[in-house]
Amino acid sequence: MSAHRTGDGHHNPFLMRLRRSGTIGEAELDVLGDLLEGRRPVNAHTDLLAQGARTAQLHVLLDGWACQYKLLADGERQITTLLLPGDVCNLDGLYVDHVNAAVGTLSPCTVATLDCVTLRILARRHPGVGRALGWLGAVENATLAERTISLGRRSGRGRIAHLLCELFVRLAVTGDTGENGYTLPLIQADVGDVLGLSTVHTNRVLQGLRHEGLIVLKGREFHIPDWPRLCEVAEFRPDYLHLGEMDGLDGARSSAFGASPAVARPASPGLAGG
Amino acid sequence: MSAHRTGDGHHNPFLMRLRRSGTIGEAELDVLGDLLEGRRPVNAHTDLLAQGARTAQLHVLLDGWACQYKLLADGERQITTLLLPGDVCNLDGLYVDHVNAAVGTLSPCTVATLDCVTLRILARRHPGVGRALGWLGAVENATLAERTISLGRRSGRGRIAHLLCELFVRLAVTGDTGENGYTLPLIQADVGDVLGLSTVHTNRVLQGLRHEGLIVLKGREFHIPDWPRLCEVAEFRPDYLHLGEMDGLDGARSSAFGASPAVARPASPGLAGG
DNA sequence: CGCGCCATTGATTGCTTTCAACGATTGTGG
DNA sequence: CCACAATCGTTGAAAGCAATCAATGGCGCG
Repeated sequence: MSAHRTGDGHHNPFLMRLRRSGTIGEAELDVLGDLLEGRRPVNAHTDLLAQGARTAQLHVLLDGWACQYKLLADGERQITTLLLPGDVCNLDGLYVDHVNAAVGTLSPCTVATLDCVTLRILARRHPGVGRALGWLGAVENATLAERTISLGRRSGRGRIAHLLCELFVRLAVTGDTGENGYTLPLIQADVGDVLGLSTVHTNRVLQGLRHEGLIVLKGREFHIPDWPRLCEVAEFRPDYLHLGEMDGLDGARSSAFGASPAVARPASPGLAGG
Repeated sequence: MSAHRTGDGHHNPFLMRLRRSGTIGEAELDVLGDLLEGRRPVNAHTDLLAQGARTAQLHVLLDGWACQYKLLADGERQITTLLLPGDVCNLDGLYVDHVNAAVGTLSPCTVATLDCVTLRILARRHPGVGRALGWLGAVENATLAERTISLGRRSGRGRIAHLLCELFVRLAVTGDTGENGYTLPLIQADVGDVLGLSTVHTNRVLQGLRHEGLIVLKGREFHIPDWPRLCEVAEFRPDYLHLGEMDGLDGARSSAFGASPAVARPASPGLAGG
């Protein structure tokens, strides 16, 4: 009986995410959850960790969106990792003493910390814990690699479409999605800084996708009318997120095109046949 | 006394690299070295692992250069990770059953394998082993993040300069560098596929750097006349590679600009002062 | 000697950036 | 209730970096 999803103040996206590793037991998850300390709210646009900072704790994002980023000499910002509810802000902190990128919030957040020493001890007693953390790192790595592919070889349109797909799947793990969409707290400048695009171009690409009917974006509310079609445009294949068969979300099964949560409610007719 | 650098057929770049984690003992390194099996030569331009392949072993590159890559629908290739002597081709294999990118050689290589199950058992007995592997993953992650920054916000010139700097430092760890340079087995198309540039543009940028006197590249032999200046152009700071103080290379100390191995022999006068 | 691979070069096209301005929205204080 | 500032989204025009297309030269090898 997992309680990590109940509403009794025990909703823990971090544990929900870890469970997806498939190599950690409920008992181990509970112990891990008890190790979370110093739960606190953080304002939007606030640095949790400065670049090169030293820390002996893992910072876990329990709510809100954050990012890892670096500033270049000319003042430009590049976001290297988008952090969603349940993500660890500095997973490398387990193995390296200085974080190499700054971590900042993009929306109001709730964070907690996990002591590295304690965690290492726990991992020795419970191999499943260490393995789940390793899995987390592997997924982070794969996500970064996929971003590299976007920045290296995809057009602005492809990059944005791909990011929007990825976010849907990642958010779905912790139940932070709606019907066929989610709340996107990012401003267009943030999206540009993730994908290596200018704000202006980001704006134009988003409008293009809107006019094509591929996305619906009003204010912060984002919807995907036709998931398979957006995936096709994005060349999005969720394999790299290693989420298994994507069951346990809405009971959605894998689709012909690729494991897809939204496919549970094919909202629009005329799905693009492969 | 570490024997991993002697010439008695015991040169093992994998162990040399692991040692840099600073959290693994010589005894543990020896045990780990004994676990390497099936050492074999592999031709250039050969896939070691197909995309989505399943494997229960870590593939360790003992000599030569390889890469992780994906092919896009339009036939374009994006290399996500460059693998140098001593690197693990599929580190994520420890935590995930299907690799998400293909692994292919770029030059003639020597590879060996490490059984994941055996490795996990070893790691339980020797925490230093697990930690060193985690460190390896953290560095890989940071490298990927730095690449993201290049692709997202740096010009072609900056990207290539940065890559050339990174390769020098990474190669220096295993002693695969010469005076102030190294052998670059990549063809220009490979470099372009790493950095998201076309072959033609890669060529022009390289020529530009040559004409500026920033690099010397004749055939496969690459030299850096003025390391600090190239670092400056690249905005290269080796922090993210987490190699400590870069001692033990040529006895070089950290320079004012950043830890730099080549600075041991400041080959050219008139270093660009910050 | 001819083929194949690779580096190089020129010309053209175009996606994206940059610059600049304006409209929309929100929150605040008078 | 309205003025006002600040943030964010949108639009137009111009400039630029890099891609694409096409072709040539160099070099190693069978």
